[in-house]
Formats: sequence, structure tokens, C-alpha cells
Amino acid sequence: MTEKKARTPRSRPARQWPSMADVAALAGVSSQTVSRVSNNRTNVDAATREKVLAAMKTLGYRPNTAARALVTGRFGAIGVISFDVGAHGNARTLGAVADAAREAGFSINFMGVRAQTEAAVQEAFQHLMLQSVDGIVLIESQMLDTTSLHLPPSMPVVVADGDAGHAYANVDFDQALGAHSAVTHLLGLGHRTVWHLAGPRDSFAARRRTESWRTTLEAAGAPLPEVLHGDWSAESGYRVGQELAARPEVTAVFTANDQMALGLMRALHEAGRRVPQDVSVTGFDDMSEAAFFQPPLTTVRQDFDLVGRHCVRLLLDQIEGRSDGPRRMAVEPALVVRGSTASPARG
Amino acid sequence: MTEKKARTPRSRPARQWPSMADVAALAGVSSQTVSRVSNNRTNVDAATREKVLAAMKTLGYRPNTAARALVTGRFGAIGVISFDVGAHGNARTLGAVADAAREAGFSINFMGVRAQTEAAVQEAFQHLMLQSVDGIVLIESQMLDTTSLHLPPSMPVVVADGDAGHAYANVDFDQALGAHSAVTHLLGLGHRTVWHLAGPRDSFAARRRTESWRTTLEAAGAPLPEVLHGDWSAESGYRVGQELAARPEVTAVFTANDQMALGLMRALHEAGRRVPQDVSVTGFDDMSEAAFFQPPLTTVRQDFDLVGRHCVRLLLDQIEGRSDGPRRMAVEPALVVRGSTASPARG
DNA sequence: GGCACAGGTGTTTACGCAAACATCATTCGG
DNA sequence: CCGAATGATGTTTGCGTAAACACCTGTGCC
Repeated sequence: MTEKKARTPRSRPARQWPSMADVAALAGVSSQTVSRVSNNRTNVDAATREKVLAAMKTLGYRPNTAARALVTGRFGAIGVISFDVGAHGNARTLGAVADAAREAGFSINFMGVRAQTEAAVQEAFQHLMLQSVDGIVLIESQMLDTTSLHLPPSMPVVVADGDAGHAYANVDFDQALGAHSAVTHLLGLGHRTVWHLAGPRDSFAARRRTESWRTTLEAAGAPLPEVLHGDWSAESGYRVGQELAARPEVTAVFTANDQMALGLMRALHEAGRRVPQDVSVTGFDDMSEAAFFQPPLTTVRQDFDLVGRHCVRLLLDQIEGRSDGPRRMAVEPALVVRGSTASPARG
Repeated sequence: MTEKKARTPRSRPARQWPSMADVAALAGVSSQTVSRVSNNRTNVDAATREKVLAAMKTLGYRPNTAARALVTGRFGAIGVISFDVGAHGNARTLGAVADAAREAGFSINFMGVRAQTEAAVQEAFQHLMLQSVDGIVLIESQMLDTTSLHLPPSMPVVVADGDAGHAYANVDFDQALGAHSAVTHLLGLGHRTVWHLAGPRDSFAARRRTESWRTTLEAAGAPLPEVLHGDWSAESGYRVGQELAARPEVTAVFTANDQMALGLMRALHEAGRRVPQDVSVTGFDDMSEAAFFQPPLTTVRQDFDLVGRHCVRLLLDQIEGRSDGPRRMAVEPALVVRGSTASPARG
């Protein structure tokens, strides 16, 4: 391993990848010409290009991204920070961002954040900030606080499904519209009012859904019931559902996501209250399972793929210096009516 | 990318990050000393180290991973290739691998693969192979064909939830045990035989579950019904469920995952066949919603976190040259009995 | 007091690539 | 037919880091 010659080769791990110099030697050109071919520059003779490409193939050459990043200052990578990917919406958004990024020639540097604490988000940022990404997408970032994250102003950031009040570019569903359509649907069926099983208090998406629920009820002159909070999980929906099931005046519930709606319906069923005959339930997300719940769930469909594409587009705008594009984008959700909602029983 | 236009778009961005040299200048030491501090070497005087750390903090210094990777040949990154992250199991595994990797100081380079074709997997590999990762984890990789993937032998690879027959290290659930326990549970309840709603034909995990179902039935001397295939989705479970519901002899179904079981139960319900009184149903995965299905699903729980940790461990063994560790690991699943299974009605 | 030795630090070099610049051969307008 | 513009290629340089090596100082030992 360690040879003791005059100017010895280094005792590094043996070179397993050919470099531009190797390709250049085989093709009988300079390494710069190899670089030009590698980067698809136009000013290379067709015959020369062929020679180089052949040599690349022979040696199995692949450009070294580290060296390229070092010299260009660009990494071809987008960082994605997300909370629990076990949550349906987060996973879908991640997948959509990844797809869109790949189409744009970027890879995804993923950081999962377990705890919803600011320190955890901070740490994730710090990791990604080691200059190894060109920009960052933050999914479900209710803890985001602009002032405490020491981001260099030059680091492009897009927030998906988060607070629209901060300084970063933002892509989100039109939560207000989604909540409004669900609540209006229920009121239109003849319910006197609509209860609300909300998401966690520190989620902006959840808060916006709650606000829209409130204003819709107020506009309709319906009484405003107390808000009950879950944590997005089916289990929390079940717990809250047990409380709601105990109140006979509850005939309609607008739930902030599908998973909680599932738990809610389970609790109602166990308490002997039928959905939709006794209680109507709506969800939010339209996860792929929602159509097969018992009963099939009326819910608000979100187009996660579109969100992913928008995120990447806004991020690339920043990365490539096109800051004239829109900084905030909203994706319109659509109400999907299924079997979990009906007119209240005449009682 | 014909960027024939102006020669300007490639102008190098202004230096926005301080380098070692900047820190060294401020601290009044050589850049090599900064390097030593940065890498936590011991042979640095305590006072000097303090000076350097202070300078780093003042300048907001962060080591440049590209430069470090260039010189060390290591990237501190693990590539993860996964199919649809909308599928519960894949998302959970991804999250677990990401967590385990972060604990080990590695970041995750994620590549989603839309189409389950060999070409798509190939392309994902090629992307990751641009030397930007130290190893690769492949999730749900039924299409994996060792001979056609041109991996350098030195690229560490671990396959999760895939074929145990190939040359790569492997972490998987003990599918046979899981299927066996579910089928045995159903037979033990008094069912004459157990039908099987299987996963896609090209999934090794699905095939192993099917095989184990078959051998368990044979060992019990139970008749062997025809196998019906879904594609993991609730929708496919619903379609197959309509067929099964039409056969009165079906009293118990072992389903290859929870989502299909949901669709199946929906179809049974619509056909007027009650679960579990008329038909018992088991799932596989124990997704967090399964306990709130109607009825709550008896299923086989998989510990995805453990799989993720094992994957990272096996991968690090290879990356760091410790190839003496185990190359294959199995994680034991556990049967969770809930309300979707019961003894057949005396008919 | 000399001498080996170790710990602390600085100097040089190379990693692989692409930008900037240099060189040479063409082509074309007048 | 000359001089300038254009195109194809080679040469030099530097990105930020860590390894290898050189060089100091002080210490302990005889």
C-alpha cells in the first residue's frame, strides 16, 4: 500500500474510477476536450466527439460530481426536509418533489425530521447547509421561524404546505377553498352546523383549514361549535371521535385529514352512531384508500404532484436567478363527494 | 442543453462561503491547522483549537463537502432507490433508512422510480453512480437483475424487501413466518381453507408470502384455492374482492397487504357479506390505520424501523470494509389479532 | 550537555474538473 | 490575396480540502 518512492503515489483507496485524463489519453485529446464533450458543448468536432464518447464508454467514465461541484459551485442537488414520511401527505409531496427534481436533472438530498421541534429543523438545515445542496424544500414546516434559522440569504428555500407569512417562497393548497367547499357541502345538505376535528395547533395548514371553517359557518349564520384537535393520526381521530360520539347534537364533522376521519368514523361506529345517517363526515387529502373506507369518504382532493412540480419550479427560479417569477403559488383542491355525507335524519 | 447563446450564464457565483484559508487568516494559523480542528484531530494545542473554533464561528465557516469528497473519495451520502413512496411500506422503510443514516452521519440521496421497469431502475442507478454516494439501498426491488446493472464491484449495495437470491446484501422480513402465522391463525379458527389475495407477480416479497401460504395449507391438508393477484393498492383489492364475494365457499382470505385488505373488505361489505361473521380477512404490514378499519384489521406487523437500521448497518459494513458481518438479515414480523377474523359461522 | 523523541505547527502537493486564456487552422469579405 | 473573424483544440490555473512531509520547539533520559 504505502510505497516509499521519491514522489510516491498516495496511499488512498485505489483509484476505481477513470478520470478525464484517462479518457483524454485513450482518445488522444486533451482533458479539456473531454470536459467539453462531457458538458455537451457545441464547439467540438463531430469526429472528435465520437472518439471521446467511445473512450468514455470503454473506460466506463462517469464525471466526478464532487470535483465538478467544487469548481462550479453547483451541486445538482435539492435538499428536502420533511416530518414523518409515514404521514400520507408528506410522503406524497416528497415523491412528487423528487420526480420533478429528477426531471430537472437534480437529485434529492432527503432529511427526515423526527421531532417537531425547532432544534430538529435547525439541525436538518445545518446538515444540508454544508454546501451540498443548491436549494431546500421544506415540507410541513409549521415550526419554521425565519429569524432563528441562520440561512445565508443566498440559499434558495421553498416551503410546501407551510406558513405563508414568512419570507420564503411558498407553495400550498388553497386550504381556505378546500375547507369552504367541504363545510358548504355539509351545510347544503341541511345540517344545522358543522363540527370540526382540526389538526395540530402548530400546523399552519391546519390553522388555515380551521379559520376557513369558522368564517364559512359565520357567513352562513350557523352556530360555532368548539374546536377539537387531533395530531393527524387515525388514533387521535379515534380519541376525539369518542368525545364527539357522546354528543347527540353532532350531525356533521369537517375533519382536517383523511386519517383522522377514519379514526373518527371508527369511534362513531363503536358508539352506535351511523355514518352518514346519524353523522356526516368529511376528510381532507383524498388518500388513495379513502374511497374504500366504510363508508367511502367524502373528502377534499389535493394534487400533490402539482405541488411538487411547483416547488421545484420556484426553487429553480431562485437557483438560476430568475426571481421575477411568482413567489407564492396555490393549488386548488377539489371536493370529492362519496358516501360519508348525507342529509341529517329528520328528527 | 444547447447553451450557444451568450457565454455569460456560467459566470461563477461570488464566493459566499468562507474557506479554510479565511479561517486560518483570522485565527493566525495555517489552513492545515484549521483542517485538523475541523476533523477533530488530537494533536492540536487546546489554546490554538479555541482560537480556530472562535474564528470559525465568527465567519460562519462550514466545511465544503465537495472539496472534502474530492480529496477523501468519500461523500457521506447513501443513495436510496425506491418505488412509489405513496405505498405505505416503502415510505416507512425510506423514513427508517433516512433516520438510521443520519445517526451514522450520512445523508440520503433519494431517487424515486416511477415505472417498475428495469430501464427505470438502471437510470436511477446511473444517476446515483455519478460517484456522489458511498453506497446504495434498494427498496422493493423486484426488478433487480444483477447481471444487467453495471455496478462497479466496489459499490456497496443493500437490498431491502427484495429478492434474496441475488449477489447483494439483503435485509428482509421473514415473509414465510408472517404468512405462516396468519394462515395458521385462520385455520386455527376452524376455516376449512384460506384463500389468498396476493401481491403483484413480479414482487419477490409477494411471491414468498404466497409460497408460505401454499406450504402452510399443504402441511395442514387443506384444499388449495386458486391465487388471485392485486397490485398492492386498495383499488385492486376491491376489484379482486368483488370476485371473491361472489363465491359463497370463501370464508377466510389471507391478503398480502393492508391496503388491499381494505379494498377487499369494502367489496365484501357491498356484496352483503359480513366481516368477520361471513368472511375472515387478514392483512400484512400493520399500517397505522389498520386498527381503525371497519372492522379493525387482523394483520402481520412489520418493524420497518428495524429494517432501516439493519440496512444502514450492512451498508456501512461494506463501505468501511468490514465485510465479515452478516450479509443477510431477517426481521421477524408479529401477528396482531383484531376484529376482522373469527370462527366461521356454523352452516 | 547532548541526543533521541514526541507533540505541535507550517509547507507542499494532489484530488478531478471547468474557466480563462492561448494557439492554430480555416473561412470569408473586400 | 490579405486581414479579420470563426471554430477547434491545447495549456494553464485554481476551486477547498486533507495527506504527506518538513520543521520546529521542548522534554526526558543518560
